[in-house]
Amino acid sequence: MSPHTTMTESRLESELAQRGVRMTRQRRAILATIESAERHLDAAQILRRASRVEASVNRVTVYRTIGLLKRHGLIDELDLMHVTGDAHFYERRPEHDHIHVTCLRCGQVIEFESEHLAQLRAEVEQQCGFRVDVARTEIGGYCGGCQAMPEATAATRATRANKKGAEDARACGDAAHIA
Amino acid sequence: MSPHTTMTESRLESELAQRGVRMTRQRRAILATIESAERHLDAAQILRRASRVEASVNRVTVYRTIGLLKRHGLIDELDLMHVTGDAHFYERRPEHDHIHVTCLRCGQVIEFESEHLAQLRAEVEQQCGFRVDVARTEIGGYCGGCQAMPEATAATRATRANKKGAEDARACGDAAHIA
DNA sequence: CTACAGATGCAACAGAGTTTCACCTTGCAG
DNA sequence: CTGCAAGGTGAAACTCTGTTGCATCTGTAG
Repeated sequence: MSPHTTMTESRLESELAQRGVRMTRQRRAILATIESAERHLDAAQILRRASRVEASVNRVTVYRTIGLLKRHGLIDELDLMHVTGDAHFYERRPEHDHIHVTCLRCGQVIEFESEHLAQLRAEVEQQCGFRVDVARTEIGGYCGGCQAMPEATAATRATRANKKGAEDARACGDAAHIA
Repeated sequence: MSPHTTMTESRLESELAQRGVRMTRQRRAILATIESAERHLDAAQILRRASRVEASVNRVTVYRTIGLLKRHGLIDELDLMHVTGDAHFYERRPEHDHIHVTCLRCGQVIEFESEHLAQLRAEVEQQCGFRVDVARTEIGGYCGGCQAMPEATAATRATRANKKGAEDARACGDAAHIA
């Protein structure tokens, strides 16, 4: 660990070091941001947070570092049903596959684990002859709180509403994570 | 059916009529294009093909019609792992859920059905308290043909190569569809 | 046939992500 | 410890996908 930073060496950082990838102040800030996030961040949010630690971080470097981590299979890319726009969200690749269930009205995201995921992946490898690299299941629907609202119907839902909303998601009364 | 067109009324068209949605020449051309496609098309490809039938179709109308169909749950949106760029692809919503398995090297797409999909959906509805509207599983990996090539490894794969390639995908020796 | 709600085309816009290139830094060799 | 080359960075310009505002046109109910 460098003497001029107070950041602990993150797991992503040591994974990259193992692979002989050069480490920089900017990358360290970006990796730490992704790892310490309490929810899924998009590139702009990663930039904003990483800048607070290391002011010199640039938009372009965030994209390049995300690309690096994706190529090494260390993070996964999510759409979260594009409820809040066209950006992609990122998370450290977890030990066990899980899916993301997003409320199309309030934007709440739930992570959910199931045995069916591993079974599905195995089926694909066997029956399609593919070597599976990345598997992503996303579900869009309406959470308990939003089902109660009359306007939460398929033909009238407000996809892409709240596009410019605050960084923090609106809660719906439920806990944000299951499993 | 209008007397001045040789197009048969498509299923999407009658679905929209049932819902009281106004039908136009442009929409008819777009619907027919989506329904007759032998593979998944993105907005630009839909525009190109629809223009051959109805020259007045505009980019914006394609996007608006896609939005209309999505809101009514008549088509599904796919990323196909963004192998060829950032565009989205569309397909008529099928009777049975299926997943899309995309080769990260050659771009081949296989559709695959599995019982695990319905089971997963049921689990989510029960355990998350969500009303599920749309479920999407996408898998990226390497097909049989591309696994044989030495450069098809995770850290060196050419994601986004062939971005400006011809409209028709490169085959890999395998059939394009299973299930 | 008429009126009008709603659809269209065009142009301008917006957001996400990429590329180019001159400059800077890391990590290794000596 | 120092020099140096490979590789990373920032800034600006760019590409691509998709959206919006507005004037005009058209499908459909009456």
